[in-house]
Amino acid sequence: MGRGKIEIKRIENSTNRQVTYSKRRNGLLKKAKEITVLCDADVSLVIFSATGKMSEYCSSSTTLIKMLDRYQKASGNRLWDAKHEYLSMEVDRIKKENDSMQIELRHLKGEDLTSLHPKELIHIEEALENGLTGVRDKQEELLSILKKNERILEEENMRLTYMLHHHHLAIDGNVRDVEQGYQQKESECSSQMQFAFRVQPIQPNLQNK
Amino acid sequence: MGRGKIEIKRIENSTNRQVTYSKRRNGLLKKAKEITVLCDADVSLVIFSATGKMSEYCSSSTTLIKMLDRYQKASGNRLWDAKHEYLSMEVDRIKKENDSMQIELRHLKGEDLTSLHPKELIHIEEALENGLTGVRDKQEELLSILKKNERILEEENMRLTYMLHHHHLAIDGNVRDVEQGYQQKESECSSQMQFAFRVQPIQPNLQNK
DNA sequence: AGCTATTCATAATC
DNA sequence: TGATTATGAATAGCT
Repeated sequence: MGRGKIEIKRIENSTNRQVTYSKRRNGLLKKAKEITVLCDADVSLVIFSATGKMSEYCSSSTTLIKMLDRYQKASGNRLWDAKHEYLSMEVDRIKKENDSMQIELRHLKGEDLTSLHPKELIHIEEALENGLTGVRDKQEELLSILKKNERILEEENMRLTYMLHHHHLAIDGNVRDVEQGYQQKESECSSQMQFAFRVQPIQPNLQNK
Repeated sequence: MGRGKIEIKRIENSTNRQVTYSKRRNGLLKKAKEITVLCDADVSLVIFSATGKMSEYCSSSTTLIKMLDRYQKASGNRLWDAKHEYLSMEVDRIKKENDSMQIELRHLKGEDLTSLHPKELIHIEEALENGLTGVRDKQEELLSILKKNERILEEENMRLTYMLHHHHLAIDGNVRDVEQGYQQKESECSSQMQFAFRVQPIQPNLQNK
């Protein structure tokens, strides 16, 4: 029912797959509705796309809960217990994962080593050395940023001190003198300012985490 | 789609209704299967006929239970009792524990350090150093045990070689000669034994865990 | 999103 | 029931 016959197997082109999904999902939902109306049936339909998006339909005369109740009675499957079992297994599974990570952590912290083989010890040692290398690299990186910040602040400091010095001169000395010599002083200043300016690529890294 | 167009409303003739139900149910199940195969979708479909007969389909990659689990997460609806909520919370709790351990492990392995503060880095560094100390202590301990074993085995080796040597003498030579020359031969032997000792450091490491 | 050429599902009938 | 077939629906491939 289309321009060409298609085999019922996974559509490899993902765009086509998505489009076909969309169309067929609508078709499926429509047919589910139709059968409930035409034939007095009760239908519960839950669809997840490959991308995890859910669509659902449940006939108006019932609810999913009631459907599940009927399902349990009809099939004999105890969904309730099965659900319980599934969760229990999930807990077990994750706890195991937990335990193995806990052991690994202990080992990396130098604990509970007695039962280990020499090869395992070497493996752990290597992991620790690699970790240490990584951590120290990061520390050096941070340190260099801090040093850079320090240098910038010192230069800023110098500049401010210089400006303050000239302000003092302006206040203490003769105002006219200052006014007369302003051009000269400014040029004096600007040469030093340029220096400060050049060496001052302000880094907002101070807040860097 | 049939010999004539039909309105989508309840089919009054019960025979027709039953027949149509049967046909359309099959169609619905077929289309549900097709969309799962074609589009990588997960589908759960439960149908009750007007007479209460159940049909169901669930995509092969999943189970009704899992579908309902996903349904709950996607819809926010609570399908299960509080007694199961406990287990869900347990799963969540352990998953969180899992995640934090995973992060700790990554950090100890020198990964994902970018977001850390200097103090945290120092903390990790200390942990790694402690771990390294622990591991190396254990390695030294093992090494000394191995050396001790080696020494014991070498001594045993020496003893056996010595005995073997005398057996040969006893077999090849005159027994009396051997008895008479015992003192002298032993001292001769010991000088040879020292050689053997140097060139033959038997390693019992093979069986070591 | 729309538009058709096709294939498919199925209502009526046997 | 089950099979057949004419017909309307669904939809695959294109824009």
